[in-house]
Amino acid sequence: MEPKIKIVNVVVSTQIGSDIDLEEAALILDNAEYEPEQFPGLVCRLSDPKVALLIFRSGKVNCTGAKSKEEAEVAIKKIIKELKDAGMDIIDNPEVKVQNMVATADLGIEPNLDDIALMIEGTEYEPEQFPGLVYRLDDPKVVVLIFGSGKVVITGLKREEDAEIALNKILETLREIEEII
Amino acid sequence: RLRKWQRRIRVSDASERNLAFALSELDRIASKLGLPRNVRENAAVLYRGAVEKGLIRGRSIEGVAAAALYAACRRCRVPRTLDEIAEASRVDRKEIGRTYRFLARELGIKLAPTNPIDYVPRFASELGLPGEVESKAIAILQKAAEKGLTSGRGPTGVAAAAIYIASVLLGNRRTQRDVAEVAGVTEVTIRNRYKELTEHLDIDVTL
DNA sequence: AACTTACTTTAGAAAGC
DNA sequence: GCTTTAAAAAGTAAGTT
Repeated sequence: MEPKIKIVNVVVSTQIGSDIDLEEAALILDNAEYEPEQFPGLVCRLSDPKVALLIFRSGKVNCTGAKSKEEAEVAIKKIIKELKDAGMDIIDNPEVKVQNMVATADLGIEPNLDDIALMIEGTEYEPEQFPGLVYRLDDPKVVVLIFGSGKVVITGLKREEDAEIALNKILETLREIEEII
Repeated sequence: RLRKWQRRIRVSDASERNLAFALSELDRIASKLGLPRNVRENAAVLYRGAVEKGLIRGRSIEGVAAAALYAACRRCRVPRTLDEIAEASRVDRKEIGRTYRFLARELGIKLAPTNPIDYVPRFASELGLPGEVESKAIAILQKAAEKGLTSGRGPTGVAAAAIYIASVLLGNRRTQRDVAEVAGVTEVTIRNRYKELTEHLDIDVTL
C-alpha cells in the first residue's frame, strides 16, 4: 500500500436483452445519440455516475468512464429501469464483466526513459510521437505508460490488484537497471 | 503441371515487379529528401528483409518503403521526422509510424530513441550557421541529456532550442521564427525548451 | 504571452463496413 | 483496419484574447 494507485476509468460490458429497437431507445433515453451511419451503437451519456453507455441492437451494452465496477453497474441499472418503464423488453440483473481498467500512479522517482528503452526488451519510446515510454508486461498482462516525471498510467487491467503487482515489477526492474549503470 | 509452372513464373514476375516498384519508391522519396546513398541502400536492405520475412502482407508497398526509409535515416544518424517522410511520400504519418514499429519488431532491429544531436548538423546547415555554433549546440544538448532535460521532449524541439541559444551566444543570431521553421516546430515550443535549458544549465543569454 | 481546446499513446468491448 | 466511448499521463499545436 505504498504507492497510491487510482483507478480513473473502468470499461464494462453486459447484455440487457436482444433485438433492441435503438430508434425507440433513443426516444426514451434523454441524452442519447443514435446515428447508425456513423456508428452501429446508440450512445447515451449519464451525468450521475458520469459515464457513457453504448447500446447495440443485439442487446450488448458497453459502459465506459466509471471509476469502479460498482459505478458502472449503477449506470447500467439506471438505463435498464428507464427502458423497462417505457415498456421495452429488458433483462433485469445482467451479469457485468470488467473488460478493462485504467489506473494512474507515481513511481516516486524520475526515470531515465532512454536507459529503459535501451535496456528493456518490449519497450517502445518514441518521444517524437509521444512523451511516454510504452512498457508491455506479460505477467499481469497490462501496458504501462511511463513518463519522465515518474507518473505512470496502467491500462489493460482486468483486476484492480494487478496494478500494484505491475507497479512493483516495474520498480524492481528499474532498480536492476540502476545497478547495472 | 504446365499451369503450375506458369504460375511460378507469374508469381516471381509479380515479386520482381513489386520489388522494382518498391526500390523506385525508395529512390523517389530519398531524392525528394536529398538523402545520401548509404541511407537508400540501408533502406533497401531493410525492405528486402521485410519481403523475405513476408512482412508486406496486408500492407502497402509505399507504406513499408516509407517506414524502411524512416528507420534507415535513424540508423544512419541522419533522422527525418515522420512528418517529413510523410510529406515526401504519399503515406500518412500514422501509418508510417505503425509500420516502422512493426518492422523494427519483426526484423529485430532495436533503434535507440532519436538523439536531438543528430538533427543539429542539418538544421544548422540550413540556417547557414558556422561549425562553432553547431559544436556549441551539441555541447548544450549533451549537458541537457545528462540532466534529463531531453527525456520526453520532442527531439526536434530540443535541438532547435539548443541551436537558437548557441546562435545567440556566439553572435550568429537566428530568429526563433527561422529556427522554428527549419526544425518544423512552433516558436512556442522553442521558447519553452529555451527557458528550460537556460534555467537548468545556468546559461546567461543576454540579448 | 496567457488561456483554451484538442490531438498524440495505451487497452477493451460492441456491430458493420 | 476504421468508426464510437471514457480517462490519465506530458508534449506539442492552434486559435483567442
